[in-house]
Amino acid sequence: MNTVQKRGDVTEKRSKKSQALRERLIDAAWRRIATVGLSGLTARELAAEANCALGSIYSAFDDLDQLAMYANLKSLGMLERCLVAAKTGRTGADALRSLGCAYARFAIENRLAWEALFDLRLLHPQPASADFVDAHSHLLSLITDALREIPVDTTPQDLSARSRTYFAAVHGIVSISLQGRFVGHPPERLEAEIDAFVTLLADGLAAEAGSARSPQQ
Amino acid sequence: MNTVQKRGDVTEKRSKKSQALRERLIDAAWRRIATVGLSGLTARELAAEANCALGSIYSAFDDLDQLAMYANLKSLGMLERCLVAAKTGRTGADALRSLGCAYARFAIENRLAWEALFDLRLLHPQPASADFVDAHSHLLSLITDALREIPVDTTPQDLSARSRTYFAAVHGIVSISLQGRFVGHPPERLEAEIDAFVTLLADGLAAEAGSARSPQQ
DNA sequence: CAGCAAAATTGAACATCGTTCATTTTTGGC
DNA sequence: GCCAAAAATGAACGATGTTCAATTTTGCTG
Repeated sequence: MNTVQKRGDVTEKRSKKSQALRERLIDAAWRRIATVGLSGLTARELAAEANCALGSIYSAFDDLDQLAMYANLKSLGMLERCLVAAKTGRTGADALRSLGCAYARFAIENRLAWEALFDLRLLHPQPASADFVDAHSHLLSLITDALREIPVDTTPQDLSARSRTYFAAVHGIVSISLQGRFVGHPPERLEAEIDAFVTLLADGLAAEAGSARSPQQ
Repeated sequence: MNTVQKRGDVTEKRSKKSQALRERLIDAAWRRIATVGLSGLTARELAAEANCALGSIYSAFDDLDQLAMYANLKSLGMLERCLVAAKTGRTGADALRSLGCAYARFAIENRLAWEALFDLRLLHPQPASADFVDAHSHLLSLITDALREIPVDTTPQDLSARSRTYFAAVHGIVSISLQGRFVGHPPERLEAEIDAFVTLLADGLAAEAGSARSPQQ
């Protein structure tokens, strides 16, 4: 820690190049995940696609899992843009329906990248997984905002819990359908199924709030 | 195909031994999955646990994936017994709630075996994956039966589709919570969260059926 | 019981994987 | 142009799933 900075801004130009390598690797990793799936993300093919040596991957990232996580972060950003677009101009139950269908559409249109979001298991939970949770929290706030407009009679922390529940429920429907390991819905029926499901949820919530305001028993 | 059966029942005693090996391997595979997870199912450690040679695995099964699938089939049988027990003596919404909570409990208590049910990706979709779908279909019939008792006004094929949707929704809530990659519920809140969710669903369905029978608008 | 062909078992060997690290090449201020 | 520090390189390592030639076991036969 004593002789580190004896030269001025040596690190500046260097870090630009190394940052460029990092981005090149993340992009290459994302492309491979999106085209051949997470299991197709091999170190040697990745190095070829990013035009770097095998060992350079490990000077830019701790391991392939960390790199895959950054690629997933990119997918999560794409998902967020889709969901934000689906919500603009809509409120309440209408917004919830649109969000659910947009999620299903994103999963279908970006199948492999979407699958990788849930297939990746990190051996050593990484520092950047905090970014991952942050990104997901932002998605959840889209749901929370829509729920507030229903309006449902719950405390703020209940609202947050319900947002997580409804996101997870829609995700489960999409997941079981697309993974094809269990008995799910055919992809072409998925959006309609989710639309009906979210409608049922929203109606149930509205009825709950209504009966709470006017309990006629 | 001409000289195959020139001896009487040679295959009988032989097939008994080979069947015993298959069962020994499936049991050993299940134990390893249940204790160290699907990724801990390695050929060499499996051979050690089953007291057989490395190559014997491949005379009993096509590959490790097929073996893991039979271990998963065993887990699915355990899950089915849990769910059947949870449903006995209950009907309608009460049965649905009990099923959902039992599913969450099974996932928590058999975490690694339950995760393996969804983590396994088959390279070559196997013949026995039909058994897998059959087992899942039987689980779904538990839900369908409960739904019929609500009663909800839908056609039989709609009832089947709704069963799949509700199973997938509950699975999603459990999955997101336990995998811990996204923002889910803490395990100790999971059952309560699912109970409330299933109640909401059942109430929504009952309201739907009620308003259909007496449309006072 | 001995003979023997077929079946089952074995584990060394192979290809491929993620990862490491000694060596080489590049970099940028003096 | 020099040179120390940084970056890039790819051969090598250990572990993986899978194969297969060699060996052992099996169970009927004369």
